[in-house]
Amino acid sequence: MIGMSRYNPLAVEPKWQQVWEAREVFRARTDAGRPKCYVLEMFPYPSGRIHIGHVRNYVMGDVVARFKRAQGYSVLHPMGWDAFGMPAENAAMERKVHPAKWTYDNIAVMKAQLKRLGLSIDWSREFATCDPAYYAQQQQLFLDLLEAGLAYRRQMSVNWDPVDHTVLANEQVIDGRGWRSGALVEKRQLEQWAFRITAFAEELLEGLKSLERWPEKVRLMQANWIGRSEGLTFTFALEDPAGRLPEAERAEGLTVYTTRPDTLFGAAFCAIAPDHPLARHLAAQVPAVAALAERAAHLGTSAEALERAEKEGVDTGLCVVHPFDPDRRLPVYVANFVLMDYGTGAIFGCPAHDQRDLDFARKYGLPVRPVVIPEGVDPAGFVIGEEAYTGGGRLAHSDFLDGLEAEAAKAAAIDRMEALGRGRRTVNYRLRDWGVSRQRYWGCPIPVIHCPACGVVPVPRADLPVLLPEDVSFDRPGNPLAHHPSWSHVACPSCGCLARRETDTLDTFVDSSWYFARFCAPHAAEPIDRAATDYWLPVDQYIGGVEHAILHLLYSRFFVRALKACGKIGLAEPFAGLFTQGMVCHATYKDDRGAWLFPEEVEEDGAGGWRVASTGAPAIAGPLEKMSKSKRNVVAPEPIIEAYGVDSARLFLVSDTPPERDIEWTQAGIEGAWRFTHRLWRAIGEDLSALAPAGAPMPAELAPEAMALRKAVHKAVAAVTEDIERFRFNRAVARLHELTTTVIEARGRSEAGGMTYALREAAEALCRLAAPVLPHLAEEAWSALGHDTLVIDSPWLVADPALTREDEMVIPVQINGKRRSEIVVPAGADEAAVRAAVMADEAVARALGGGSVTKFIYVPGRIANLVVRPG
RNA sequence: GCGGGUGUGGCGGAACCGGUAGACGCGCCAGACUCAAAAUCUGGUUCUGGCAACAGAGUGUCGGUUCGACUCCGACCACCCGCACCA
Repeated sequence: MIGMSRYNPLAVEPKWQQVWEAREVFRARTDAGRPKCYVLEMFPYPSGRIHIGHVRNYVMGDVVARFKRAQGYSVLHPMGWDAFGMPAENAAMERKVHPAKWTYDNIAVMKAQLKRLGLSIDWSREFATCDPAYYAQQQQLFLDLLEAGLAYRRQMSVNWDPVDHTVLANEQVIDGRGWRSGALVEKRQLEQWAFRITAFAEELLEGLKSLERWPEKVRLMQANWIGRSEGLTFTFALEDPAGRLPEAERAEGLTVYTTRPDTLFGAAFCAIAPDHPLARHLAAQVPAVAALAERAAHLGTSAEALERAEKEGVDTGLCVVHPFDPDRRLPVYVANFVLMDYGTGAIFGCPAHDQRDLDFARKYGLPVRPVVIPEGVDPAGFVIGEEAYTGGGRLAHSDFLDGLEAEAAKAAAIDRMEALGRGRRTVNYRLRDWGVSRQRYWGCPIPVIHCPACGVVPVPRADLPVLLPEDVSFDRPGNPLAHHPSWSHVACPSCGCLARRETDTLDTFVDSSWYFARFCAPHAAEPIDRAATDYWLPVDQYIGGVEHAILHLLYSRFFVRALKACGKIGLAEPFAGLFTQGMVCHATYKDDRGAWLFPEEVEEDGAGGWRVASTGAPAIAGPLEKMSKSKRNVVAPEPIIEAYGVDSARLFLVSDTPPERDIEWTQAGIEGAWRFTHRLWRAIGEDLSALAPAGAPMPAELAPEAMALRKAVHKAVAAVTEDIERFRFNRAVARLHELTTTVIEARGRSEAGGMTYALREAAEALCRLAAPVLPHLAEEAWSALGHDTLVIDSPWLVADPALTREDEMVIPVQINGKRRSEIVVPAGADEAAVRAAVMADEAVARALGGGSVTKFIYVPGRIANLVVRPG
């Protein structure tokens, strides 16, 4: 028997990787003659090493990229590094390594790891966002945004760490304290750079509708985040009996925003934010207001902190006049739950129809007047207890709104307010402008100069890039750029006098908001090469974790719109298709003192429990968790690859579990994948003498066994194609399993007429269908089958419809909805023929048991059902 | 609190549009090969009863629509995710 020798992935895989590289098969080329396909996985942060979770992400992208390539697409599949950010500075502080060295060392390690995965990546396009060549271009884009008014400076409320002298992100504030310093975090108003994302709020919301190939879940999350609401903005006349306000302030009145103008006649009070301008005026005179503002500034920003915080208010002594009833006065409170940066920072409270207002009213003894009455309830008898009524109904106790349905009342109230010239219909968004200033070293410098005479002056484009200084120290808290002895001292480009460079750097989300465009022409002199982006964009298939469902994806969508407004790009949406893959989880273990253990430190104790392998001490198996260093349940790719090869690891990661779900990494699973890898190898090439020579013509006569094999092959081709297209890799793998088994069985009947031809066809089909997932094995097998071409260069198979059609069909027969038998009829059989076959069936006759058939239902090609009345 | 999702054998999961529930894999059981083991191969494997043919039950729970429901409708339970003082 002339067979291929036992499959040895460790020898085979590097060989083909070298061939691919030498022939530059993954080099992306613009080709007007072919449809293009841009496949992109979210690029990694160079944290040190890749783990299996990354691998799953890239393998999914690689399966798609290889599949599309085989289908004749011109494929762009690049890779780069999201390389700016805090961890590099932390490493600098802890280990005295320069952030650049730390970052580029990590990139070198991770790139080597990725290369071993055999991904079909065009490495000639690689870049890191910390490369001066990249951030220099980003500075150009910043200036474009600045010129377009989309980048601006404003006072923003930030989390300020008074020890580290730095701004913290919300997730860096733990229990109200800085995660690194442990100092109590303050809310501070700082002059910050921001991008005007709110200018596109409506477009970003509208655009979601066009993203048909995005998960519904992500679109919903973005819509909620944008948080569009419709309502009324209007101004109360303000009275100040104690004379605490300057007359101009008082005369301006109090402007509020509400989505429930229908409940205006139920209003019991107004409340303003602690940092509302009126509150600031009052703080100087009313100590209780100052105290409340002080407490609010120190309140943590985390959800739990807000939940725990008592809702409290201070009566300001001011009051407002009810806009529709000049005789009514409402007290004005400063309340810690009113947010300055939503709406107008001031509200009116209607306790009967809002739970929070009700709680507040009960606490401060304010009246509760229901004005929206549920349908069918007597207004006189409708009393609010401990729960506010937030449903619909008809208006009562509401003057000109009485009797209207709630929605109509909203419109009527708004119309009246507009007629009075006191207010207007308003659309409001929860979305806020994107603060991009970071007081950090390891980020893209913001290319502006602050001049005492000229103000904010952009760095002239000819002077770009503004490079990060290399000689920085991290031994002081705060921003190393601000501490640098000379870097920030420059002459003003406009007047020449001594000025100061901006020392804030850009949020790293800016770096990742346009990298996909840079990949189209990574070496172009301009940030964005129009010809290249016009050809490649949008990204056809973007793949990454759901954790980026909101920020990264929303920022990128904004950036594309901003760049389009600047005339830099001609594109509506950056990512036409999005797939969010699940995480890789792994069992966790702890010792009896609760310390996490590495999986390889524990073994089964033989009694259903676990113990520490080295000491025999008891261990506890914890829950399945997302892999993380702190829980010690990470799996590194190298040992897996050394033991089983890359292809088996790739196979495991796309088998069994649907790609969007979390997958559990198990030893048994990778062993199963390894077994199948070898089984597939044997199915293709165990006995090459049983196969017709490559390119041999199809014999005129095929025995039934050979026909059956050909049909199985073509059905598998059709099924695998559809499964990969629909991201159902687990099903595609199942089809491969089936075909493999079928081929192995068919080998036992190789003497049947035409079987050598059918077996050759089947072996080649296995190679090609397996190639996206097991590319190295596929190349090796393809070559062993006598080809001097590459399987990656051979086109995807198309199933012959004549062979995917059945010529017989199996029709299950139900009696009263229970399956009792099945019949076999020719493919085209009509209802009468099916009915005759059903009635002739022995099992049916037995099951009928003398009952009479009252109805015969036949769903063509599917099922027959007899409705029977017992005899 | 608001919004969304998920729930199917011992396990991961399949089942297109309302039409044979459990494809495929893991695990387990039995057998073949072997001095033996590993590897490999073959068969079995939802549960209950039965030697079997077969019968009954069965897709989180309860109810409904239908000739027929994992699939549709109503109520509920459990778990997961996102947002959360948004006026």
